[in-house]
Amino acid sequence: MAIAPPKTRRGETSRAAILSAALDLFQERGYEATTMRAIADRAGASLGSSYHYFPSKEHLVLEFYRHTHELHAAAIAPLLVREKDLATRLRGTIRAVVITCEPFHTVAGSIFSTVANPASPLNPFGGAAKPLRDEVVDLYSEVVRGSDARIPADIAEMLPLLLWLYQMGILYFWIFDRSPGRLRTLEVIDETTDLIVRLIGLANLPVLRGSRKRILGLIREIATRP
Amino acid sequence: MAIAPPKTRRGETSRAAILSAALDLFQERGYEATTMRAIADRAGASLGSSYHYFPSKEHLVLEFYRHTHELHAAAIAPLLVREKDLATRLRGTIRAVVITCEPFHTVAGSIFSTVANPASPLNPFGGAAKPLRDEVVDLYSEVVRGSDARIPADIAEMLPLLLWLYQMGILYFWIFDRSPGRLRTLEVIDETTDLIVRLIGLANLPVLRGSRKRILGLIREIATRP
DNA sequence: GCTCAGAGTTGAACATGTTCAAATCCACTT
DNA sequence: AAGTGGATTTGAACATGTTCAACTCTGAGC
Repeated sequence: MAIAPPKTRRGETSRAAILSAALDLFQERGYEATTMRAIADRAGASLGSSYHYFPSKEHLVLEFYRHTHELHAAAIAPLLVREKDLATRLRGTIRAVVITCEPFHTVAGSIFSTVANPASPLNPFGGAAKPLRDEVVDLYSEVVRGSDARIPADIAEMLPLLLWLYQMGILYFWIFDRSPGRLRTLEVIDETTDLIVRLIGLANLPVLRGSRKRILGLIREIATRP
Repeated sequence: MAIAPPKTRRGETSRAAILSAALDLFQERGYEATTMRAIADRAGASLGSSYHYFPSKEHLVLEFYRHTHELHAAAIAPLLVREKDLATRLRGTIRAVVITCEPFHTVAGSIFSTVANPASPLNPFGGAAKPLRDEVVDLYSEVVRGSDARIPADIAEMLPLLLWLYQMGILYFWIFDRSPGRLRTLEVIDETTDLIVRLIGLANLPVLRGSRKRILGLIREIATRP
């Protein structure tokens, strides 16, 4: 099931050409409109060769994901070094997600639905995509850890995972967003990141202790059980 | 785009046979494993005939959805008449969802991902599936309205939509649930319905007024704008 | 009973993701 | 130089969703 790594220099070249052709075409024409034959053609390879390196069209999408994740991580690195305010860090991180993904807006819909399929190897809730998901969750750990916000331990434990989920929600909203410059998404990001930080602050209220414990317990239970 | 209605009795018979064959096969073999040719075969029709009544395989899923929705609505009707406690009504309604859908558990994953695709006519956020979504939201309006809970007007306005979203979340969890008797899902339902009702109660706390207004305003904004 | 327009039916043809057995290449050994 | 084994490449073949032009059926009007 894993992607077969090339064993020779020639193989590396082929694999790279196929992947690069796929990324280009996905971006140019969208996921569905890009055929495996077109990918092979542009890469100067044959159809069978593509399948030698990537078990399926979906696996090419996984690489696509990895690619945008790396762009995103690089884009926010300076922010995470410089800024200490949690709301600002969070807002900047999520804004960077949609800005990074903007060139792929037309592709995003079908990719999202491909990935949402539990039967897909790309499903982030348990498949070949798990390592990549962990990387994203780690990134949100860093967003939280590097801030000067004082967050109760039980919340801090679960927050990165919740923020990853939140990012998925924002991306799904963004997919539907037809507003010029994707302004609505940016507005929603500003409002929700602010709200999230505010709610974290409120979670210490004595009246909310009980519900907070229950909610976090539930999330932990769901996240950690196989 | 709409499904062509049959104009003659013969047409009605054909359409019904095709739909019934599709529902059976989806349930027996799952969505992907069911081919349009197999549907046509079992219905005693030809491939082309199937496409005469249903523009695509996905549109057959829409009917499948309508079918389970009707089962669900019928299943909870007595509860909604008899019971007044909101938590109980909610718990019963959501439990009935997963119980009604249980025979289709193997199909559910691929259907869910098909439906999640924004490009799909079945996407509940704006396509051919809108009327059906509205029916489900109405059902949750009834769950809320028929209860003896006193709910602030601004929350009551948005609650049915949120409960519909909540139902989607539970269904997605249920798709992954491999526990015997789907017990984990039922546990999560019990815990979350109770939490939801409790949180509604807490929403009147003065400290939460501000956030509550902002959250509801945001949801309203998102839900009502095109 | 005949005609005919429109509804319904048909299956071949097409596009595309995927599989696979055979052919080819190449670095290394002898 | 010849041989060898694994890596790589190839394209035909297959399965399946979808399209479409041609065909058949049916019932209303005469």
